[in-house]
Amino acid sequence: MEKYTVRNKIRKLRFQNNEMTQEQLAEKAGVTRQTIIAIESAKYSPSLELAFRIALAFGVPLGDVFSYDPEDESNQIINK
Amino acid sequence: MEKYTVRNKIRKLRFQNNEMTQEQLAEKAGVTRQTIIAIESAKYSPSLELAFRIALAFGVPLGDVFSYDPEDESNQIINK
DNA sequence: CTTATATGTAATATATACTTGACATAATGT
DNA sequence: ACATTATGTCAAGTATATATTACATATAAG
Repeated sequence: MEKYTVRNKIRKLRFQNNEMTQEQLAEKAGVTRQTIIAIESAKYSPSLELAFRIALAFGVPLGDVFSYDPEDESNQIINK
Repeated sequence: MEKYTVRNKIRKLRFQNNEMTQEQLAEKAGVTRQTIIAIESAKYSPSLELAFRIALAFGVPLGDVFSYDPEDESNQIINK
């Protein structure tokens, strides 16, 4: 029954790679800056195609940008 | 200027893995059979989230199911 | 010949991704 | 004080993914 969520490292990658700006990434990925903002802040998750293009823009495989993880991150220590 | 396209190996994987039927895969991925048909026959490419769930259903990483390739496959031998 | 199962197609409807445009703010530089 | 650059937000519209329903076909089994 586990619930999963899509996570991304766009922000990290933007700063590692040439201090890439949102607008530059948007242009490289062929998409609007609004779209980058929305994805970066996880307002929604991109289409598979766009996910591939973003990974391409950074020159890394898709798995280095996006992951599909269980929605935990809270209850590790708290369990009694 | 290269044009890319999303390709998938769903059909192959369905037959390798337990002769999985479209409906079974749909159920595992939490989606309609129609959606599986459309993606399998590349009528459209899935959302990133669904792509992850399909890969999970097969127990393989996303890259084993979907790829982002140049739209060639035609002009290799024909170039004079 | 019928029944069941797997696959395909098509129409309409809903949800979500993506665009466009406008405006706000903080930081930096002149 | 003004201009520029990067980031963020909000609203309305367009495009595409996904759901729903219904029907068609092929195959294998009885």
